[in-house]
Amino acid sequence: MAGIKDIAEKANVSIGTVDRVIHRRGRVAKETIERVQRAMEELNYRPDIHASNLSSGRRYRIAALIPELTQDSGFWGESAEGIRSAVSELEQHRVDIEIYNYDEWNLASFGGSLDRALDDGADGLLIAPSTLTDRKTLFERIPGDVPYVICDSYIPGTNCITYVGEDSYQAGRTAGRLMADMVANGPVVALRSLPGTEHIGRRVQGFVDVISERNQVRPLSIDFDSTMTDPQVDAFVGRLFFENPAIHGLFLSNSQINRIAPAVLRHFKGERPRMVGFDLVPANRDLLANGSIDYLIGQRPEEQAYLGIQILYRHIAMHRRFPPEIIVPIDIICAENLGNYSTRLAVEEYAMTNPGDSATG
Amino acid sequence: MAGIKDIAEKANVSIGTVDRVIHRRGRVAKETIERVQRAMEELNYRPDIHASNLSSGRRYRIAALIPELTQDSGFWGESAEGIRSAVSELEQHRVDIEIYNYDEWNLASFGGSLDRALDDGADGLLIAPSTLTDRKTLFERIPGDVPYVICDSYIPGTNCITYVGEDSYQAGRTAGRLMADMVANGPVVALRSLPGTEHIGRRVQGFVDVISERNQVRPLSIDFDSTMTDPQVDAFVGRLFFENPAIHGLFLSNSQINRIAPAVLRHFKGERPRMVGFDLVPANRDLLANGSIDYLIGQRPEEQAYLGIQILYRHIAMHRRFPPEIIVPIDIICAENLGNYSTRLAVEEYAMTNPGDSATG
DNA sequence: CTGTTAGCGCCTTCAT
DNA sequence: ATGAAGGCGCTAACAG
Repeated sequence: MAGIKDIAEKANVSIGTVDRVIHRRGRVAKETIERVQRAMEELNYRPDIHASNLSSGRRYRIAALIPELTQDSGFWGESAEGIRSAVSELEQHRVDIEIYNYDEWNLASFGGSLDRALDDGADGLLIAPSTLTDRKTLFERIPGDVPYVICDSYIPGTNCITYVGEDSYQAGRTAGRLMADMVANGPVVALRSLPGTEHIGRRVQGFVDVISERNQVRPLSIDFDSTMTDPQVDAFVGRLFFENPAIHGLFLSNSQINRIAPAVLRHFKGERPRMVGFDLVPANRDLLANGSIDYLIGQRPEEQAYLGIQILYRHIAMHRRFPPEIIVPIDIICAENLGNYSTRLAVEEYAMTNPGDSATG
Repeated sequence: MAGIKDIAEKANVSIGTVDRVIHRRGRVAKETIERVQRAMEELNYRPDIHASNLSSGRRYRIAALIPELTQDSGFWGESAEGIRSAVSELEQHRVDIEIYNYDEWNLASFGGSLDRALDDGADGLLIAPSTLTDRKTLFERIPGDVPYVICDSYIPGTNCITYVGEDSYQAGRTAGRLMADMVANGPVVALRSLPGTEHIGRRVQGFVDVISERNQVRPLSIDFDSTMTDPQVDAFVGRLFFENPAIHGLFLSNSQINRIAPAVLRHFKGERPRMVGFDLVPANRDLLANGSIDYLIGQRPEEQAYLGIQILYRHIAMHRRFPPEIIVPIDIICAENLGNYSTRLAVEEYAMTNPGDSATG
């Protein structure tokens, strides 16, 4: 494995110069830079991360900007799990990670968290923009030398180093497929929460498309206001099934199926309509386990957060480049495969005890 | 962060002695050992993996014993992908990984690969025992100081450091659930390949149980001999549907659905029976994509292999301990969510170019 | 602009 | 049984 010394030799310079080229620390003649870079390529140089980490005692700070963990039925708690996974693996690599929560309905709150993160000297940001609409302006506050990764929902036109998220349309199609298989011909209804969000709109579109392709009856598409109180939801559901008594399937386009399912169950004595929702949040997990709903679509929020942070670290510390977007798989979860889903992503999280314990060595 | 030097100071010894205690390299007075260990605990010592790796230039060798990549419709190629993922991440950590394939129907072939791996000085083994039945005796050949992880199918009574695999029964139940949702009441058939394998038996059991719980008609359970030639499979399918014309669903308990589906499609002009199989091997992926079959159950073979190797490395190099078994999630895959499944597991695999490329200083 | 040098924390050989 | 010392590959401060 070629090292910095070999490069220095091949390029007829000292290791100090090579180091300056690698880290673009300036003060090197243009011609020398090229010579060194050529040597690096020819020898296929890869820095020794151990030597590098050991030598530069510096620590990296990564800030994660996500909504309050309680919002969206606890969906953001899943993201937090992924961040914890990243912590367990990166703490050995001199990386400090901190979560800055914000109120997803409050633009100023986002701004405040962003400012705090930057004040704390974050070297990189993981940002889940969630519902904030004109959040794009906020991105302009981020200094050019602070890289960031966007996860969960996409915002066009930023210069994030990567977007990590789901393919919303395919996620909606997947929900539709399951519904179509359960309800061969009966009419179904798609409840659209957060009608404003593009992200959610694409899910509903995917769902509607598949049902239309596979079913005789076009699905109903109705807006669902998630700020309703429980009694209001109850009334909403009562009206829905009174006006459309034939409905055999119900789909909700975000994590709030746990708001609706209880009302639906109260409404039906005998066979209930089939239900498909999104996200493996605790309340939904329970509904799945006891058979109150049928399927959930998962978008791996933990994995998104974990990947985002790992990418930031590698970008910052190892100058790696990444593709502009990474699409994570869409999970289908039912009572039968629910049990094996875990939030452990990092191998380190499986480790149990202190060093020096085994008989080896 | 306390280092070896601090411990030496606190225990009134030299760093050399501390090192000997840490690595159990002997030649230290009992009383000294205790004094050092106490100091380690009090200071909550964690070795700096970077310094450690840098200093001890030693490399670790991990051998992966898996069947020929072409066997089981290419299933083991998926495992190989996971191994490649591990390579991409561990090559920076001075780990050499080599795959030793063997013929899954040939016990001697397994033994030969094992011997070669050991001869090559493997420090740890990842073993996928597959179909071999009295493989347990082979495990006795492994020297006590060579740790190993078993993946894919479990063998009781070995002293592997961890088993990484699926919950076969739940996997079967998941398949059954999907089938029951598609075929509300019609009779369905479960084809049992490799009838001898416990692993496969549990899948069939899970499938049968769910269908029995949800359907009126108990599923037929029939053995399928995967060594049949294509014409034989054709005849087998013809006979099956001639004798049971009402069958509306067909399940196969391993990756070979691609052997059967074409014959079934030839047999049916109009609506075909619903089909569920296992494993996202290339041929099955195609069947799913073009609508020839309905669902596949995935057991994440890449993740199993990746995890197994990461665990071995951490066990060998960092003396970490792991739980005796790790059960991976069961994936449900259909045409709609097929596209986003990828075999990239290591963050490193997403990285695109050489170091020193970004604008960051 | 470029070369030199002193560590980073740990491992390992060599003396004692 | 224990201590001393050199070195792993890279970083960064300093000297030219």
